[in-house]
Amino acid sequence: MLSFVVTALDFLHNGLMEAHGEAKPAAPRTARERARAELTAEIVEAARARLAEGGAIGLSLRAVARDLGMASSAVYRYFPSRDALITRLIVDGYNSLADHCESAMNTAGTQGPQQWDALAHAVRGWAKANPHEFALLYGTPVPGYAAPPDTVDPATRIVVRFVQMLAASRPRSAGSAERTVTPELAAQFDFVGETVGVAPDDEAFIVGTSVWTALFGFVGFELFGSWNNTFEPADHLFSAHVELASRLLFEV
Amino acid sequence: MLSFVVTALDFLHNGLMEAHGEAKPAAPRTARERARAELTAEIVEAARARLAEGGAIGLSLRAVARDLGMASSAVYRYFPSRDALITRLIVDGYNSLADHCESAMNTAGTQGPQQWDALAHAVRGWAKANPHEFALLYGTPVPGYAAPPDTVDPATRIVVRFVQMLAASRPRSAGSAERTVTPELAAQFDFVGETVGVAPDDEAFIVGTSVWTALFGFVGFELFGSWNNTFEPADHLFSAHVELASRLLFEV
DNA sequence: GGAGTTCGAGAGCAGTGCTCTCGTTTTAGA
DNA sequence: TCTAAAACGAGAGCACTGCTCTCGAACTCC
Repeated sequence: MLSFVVTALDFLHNGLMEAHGEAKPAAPRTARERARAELTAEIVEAARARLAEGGAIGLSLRAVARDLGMASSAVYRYFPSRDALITRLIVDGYNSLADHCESAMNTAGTQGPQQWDALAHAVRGWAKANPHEFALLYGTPVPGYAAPPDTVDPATRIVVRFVQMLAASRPRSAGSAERTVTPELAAQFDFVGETVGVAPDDEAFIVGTSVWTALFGFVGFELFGSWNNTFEPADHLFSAHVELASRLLFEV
Repeated sequence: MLSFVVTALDFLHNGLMEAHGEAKPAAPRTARERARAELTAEIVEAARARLAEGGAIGLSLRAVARDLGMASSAVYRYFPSRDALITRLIVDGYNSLADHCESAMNTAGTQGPQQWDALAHAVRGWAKANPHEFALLYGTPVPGYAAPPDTVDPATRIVVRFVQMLAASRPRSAGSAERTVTPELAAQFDFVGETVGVAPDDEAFIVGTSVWTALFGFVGFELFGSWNNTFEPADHLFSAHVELASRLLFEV
């Protein structure tokens, strides 16, 4: 179980490109390759279905094999381990969430508040539509888990977009180099900024990260039942939170 | 696995009172009762040790039994199911967290900002000291899980304290009955207020819940690795967040 | 002291992830 | 086109899990 990283990597380097198939040089040519691609997709699909109704904890490789009418050992020809299959679902989940959010932001107004509103509601909407997938992405990880490198990029897509939005509204004043945070924090902010390619203001960075944690904390509380249905439906509270965050983000 | 609620309840009504033994009429008298109480405690202790180093996913009843040198079936004399044992750990965890936070708040200054600072750092400190326990309390729940009634009270302790702190600093103005939020949200706030016995201002309630989700979202991100060590160590960012929250909470 | 309850240990069932073997199918090279 | 090599599916098997049942021993209470 803990050989997650090792076992997952060789798989990912081979069979993951079908999801976003632009980097793949050519479509599967031989019959065997065609069948392999198809069966891989079927396995993922069946696994996703099981995930949707049982959660990650109940996702059994044998059950997936049973659903597909094949021997459990045959699945191992396509995914070296259960963890590898789950990693695939994680990557797909991050991409699905990012697609959903980007689409929402692209159809919304270009102003900061509109972008933020679209993003926040998109995150919550996706999470409520795919609760188990959200739990898989942002819930309790496997102990000793280190995110496989291939999951990092998809996971980062959405936060990159958020930081870009932040920088667009509140760029760091180009003039002076004086920072308003501790040097350690400034270095961390710089690292993020360099990675993303933009540089929000220090204060905007603090507000942004705080609002980000609040957003995912909210969705987590709502989905995982930590609120004991006190705020059910939570739409009104969520809207109030989004509004408050909007003021903090954009009313300087 | 999904018979959680049913199986856990009868257990909880019987064997849970040892944790906070005030309601218990008398200490165990007969040798058998003594042995039972002792062995129950030993099982919980062994389970907690396994939880601390393997997480809830790797907490195996058989392994706990092995650690104690007893047959796995014997454990079922004390806990009707693995879920019941985990529920016990959850209840203890909530109480441990609440104890930790209350102690921190009681030794801190009585001013709102000081109370908040103590609470926030206490939550994070406890979570970092007991990451798997925190994950058990606030991470992904079992699908279809409905919090057993006996876990609700311990879970509520800490938020009650927070709401009391909120109301102490920003009580709802007694004069007029005009609310600043939607009727639905006002009703939910009222319900919380009645449960706790105090009534914070509407705006304080919004800020409070938002700050609360941000706090637990932060800790979750930090613990579950969702940040990919971008903010490691996260102390500076956390302090900045706490400070920002403090301004929102107390600078009206 | 004896009836009745509680307990610990062991076997057993169904399920899991994963490995290995074995015969079949498909591919690739001569 | 034929053949060696690679890929594949199915099945048995191992070690593990939660949980149930039975059976003899220990203990409680009358």
